[in-house]
Amino acid sequence: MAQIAQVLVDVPTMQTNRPYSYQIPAAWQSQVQPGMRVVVPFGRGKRRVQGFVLACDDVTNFDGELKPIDAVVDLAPVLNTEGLAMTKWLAESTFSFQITCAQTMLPAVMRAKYEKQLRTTATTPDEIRETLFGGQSMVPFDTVATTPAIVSQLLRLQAAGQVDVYYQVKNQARRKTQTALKARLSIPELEAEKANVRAGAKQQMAILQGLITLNGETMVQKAFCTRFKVNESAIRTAAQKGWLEKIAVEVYRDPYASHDIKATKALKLNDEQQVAVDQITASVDQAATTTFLLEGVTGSGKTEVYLQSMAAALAQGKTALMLVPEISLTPQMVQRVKGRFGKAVAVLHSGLSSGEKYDEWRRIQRGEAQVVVGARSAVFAPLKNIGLIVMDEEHESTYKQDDAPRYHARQVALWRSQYHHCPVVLGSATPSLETRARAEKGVYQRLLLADRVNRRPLPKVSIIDMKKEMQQHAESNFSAPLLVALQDRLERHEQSVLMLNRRGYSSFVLCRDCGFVLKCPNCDISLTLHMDTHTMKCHYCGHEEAIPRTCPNCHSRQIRYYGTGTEKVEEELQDLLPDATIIRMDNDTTRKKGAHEKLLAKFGSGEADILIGTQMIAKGLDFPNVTLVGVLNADTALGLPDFRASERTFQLLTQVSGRAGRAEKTGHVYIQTFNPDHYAIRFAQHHDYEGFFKYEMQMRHRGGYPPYYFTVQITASDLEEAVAAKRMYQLLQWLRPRLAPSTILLGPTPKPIARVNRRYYYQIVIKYKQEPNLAKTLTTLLHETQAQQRQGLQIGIDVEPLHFM
DNA sequence: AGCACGCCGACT
DNA sequence: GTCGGCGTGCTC
Repeated sequence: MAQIAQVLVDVPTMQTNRPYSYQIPAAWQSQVQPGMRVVVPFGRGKRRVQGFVLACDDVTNFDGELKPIDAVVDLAPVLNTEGLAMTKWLAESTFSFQITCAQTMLPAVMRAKYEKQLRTTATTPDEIRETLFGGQSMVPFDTVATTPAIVSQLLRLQAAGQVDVYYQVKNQARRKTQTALKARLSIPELEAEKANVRAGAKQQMAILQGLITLNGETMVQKAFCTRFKVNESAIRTAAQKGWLEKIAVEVYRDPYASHDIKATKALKLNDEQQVAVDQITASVDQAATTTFLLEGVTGSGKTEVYLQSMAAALAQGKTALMLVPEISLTPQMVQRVKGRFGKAVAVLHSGLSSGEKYDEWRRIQRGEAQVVVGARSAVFAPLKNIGLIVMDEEHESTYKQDDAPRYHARQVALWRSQYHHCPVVLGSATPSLETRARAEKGVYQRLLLADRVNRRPLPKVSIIDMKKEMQQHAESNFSAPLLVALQDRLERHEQSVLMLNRRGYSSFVLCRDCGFVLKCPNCDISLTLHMDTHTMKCHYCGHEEAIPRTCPNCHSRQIRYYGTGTEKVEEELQDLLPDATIIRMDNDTTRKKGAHEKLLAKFGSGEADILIGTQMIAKGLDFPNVTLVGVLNADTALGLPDFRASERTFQLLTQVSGRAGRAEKTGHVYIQTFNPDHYAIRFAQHHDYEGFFKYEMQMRHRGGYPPYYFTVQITASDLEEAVAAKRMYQLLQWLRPRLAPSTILLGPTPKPIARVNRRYYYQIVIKYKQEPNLAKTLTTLLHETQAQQRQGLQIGIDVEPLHFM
């Protein structure tokens, strides 16, 4: 029987990033297991924190006196053996704290909330009870300790034992319950009771008969009332008579309870799809850790391949995990999977409430769901015995988490594939260069779906040179050919989709007299105009201020809006086409829960002619009546200082083009650009992924970028620009001799947006081919910089970053 | 992170 | 002389 627990405490620092030994009180020794959460005292004061039991032992190498565990939070481990191993691996490979990783893998509600409380003791003077406690026996520390004088008074009182400090570790997870009924009497007793029922008391009689029918089972009260046609007050009477008892039973919050989901059957596959399914299924059957790249243009039926391959895993008694980008986790997508696998499906995405996420997670953990569909963090879903992992749109950058732990879901999927001995399918119409290159080398097995289902031709793509357009016409967001095409669709009662590329683009306020641009006081970035709230907002720190009427610099009234926001485009288009009904979809109109879904449904039902939106409309929507797609500004992202700019532009254009003409009608795509000859745009025009891949690989080779090199980004930020810069130069000197001569160090450079939230950012990029000492060097770096963390200098490490800005 | 300990300047 | 400012080290 283990007496000592190795506990990972909830204190995310470098110094505490290791297990601490605690004594397990005798009463709990048979109960405590690795993977459970516990509450432990930590530090010299009375601080209590949550922790994860990593291991149970009889020995410890700590030679002080062990403190005992305070409380056990879970009845069963929340992290199983795999989860614990994954925590360790994730922490090491992303240079993050283990505790942060453990928490990332679990639903947010399982993270403890801490409240420092002040409690009265037996010797608390009455006067203090009145003044500080207001008659209460416990008050939150912060509401009382408002001034330094009170704090020191409290310290004195505490030393004298007249008040007590108490750390409350709160579990936020709440289980939803429903009232259920259970008979208290045996069936013969219930039968006997029938004789005592007054004539005409129909409901009482019905209740007795109902309880007999239940035969000792419990039933949810609501269901009981409906089934036996009784009302709640009759139940109350019956309970008073002692016939039945009301008990609370746990119910799952079902995010899709209100959705009417129709069962779908497996579709007939074409030859290419069949080959793909056969290959994947063979790997599933053999429990091979093959990674497939399923490459197929939009409309080539990748989803059907996923679904049938997953069905093969289920047929083996195994489970299946399907990852999709957040944005394409549309109701249509969920319905398709739920329609195929029914109740076996659990869904995890940001649109769910925290309670719903918790409940879906527990269904998975208890083995009640065998199929999981979800966004990035669903890759940690506690499925056992995984038979197949699918990652749709594998090139999407939302699979990479932007803050610690900076993991890529693809890496986690591959790790789990090794653990479970199962294949992984990476699907995309435009695979990331890294993935496609691995398929080229034979590391991944490539499966190609070249044909669109039903042999539908790809849409015609026209490129419009906006430089010429600007010379010929007045300044407008709409070129003449696009406008003509829009007009034409209106007349034919067909629908159009317009995309405004928002990346690196926004509407700002500029003074025409002095050129002043309103900037965020905290960040080096222009404020964006938001007409819905009538404010100027900073997209980085959230700073908000009123729209100026006169120029803050020269007091001129010639202050005007510049740039292109979706609102402004919508306005302009409405002027140009007064008869058109337009729906706008952007961050502002879709912020409310379910708004996204509603707007799409509205457009899908034909209530509008034109849908204007940002990147979010590029994926997942599939409306047969859309025959025109316009990209208003294809190249705003091309100018960004990031070597992936071309790749992103190509992917986005290809993806949005796929929205046109998915049914009987052929589609047409118009791409407006100032760089009509750029290769990313040219290859997108011809739907030529292979051409783009080959060309871009040459560019990457020449520049020494991934996939030819691995990259690590080190960022330092400080309130003082000079401190961040100086520290980075020192860091460069420190790193150079520790790394291989062939390794390239870039920087330090100020980040393209050098100041965010009052902090200045500098970065160093490490490019390497082989660097066996890298992990050790970076870990040392983190340990050595922890002292400076106190002084406000923050160091961050991002392995294989996706954004270099 | 959060706390105690420890060492310096401004007060009773 | 003491109170309280912040810099430093430790938490099983």
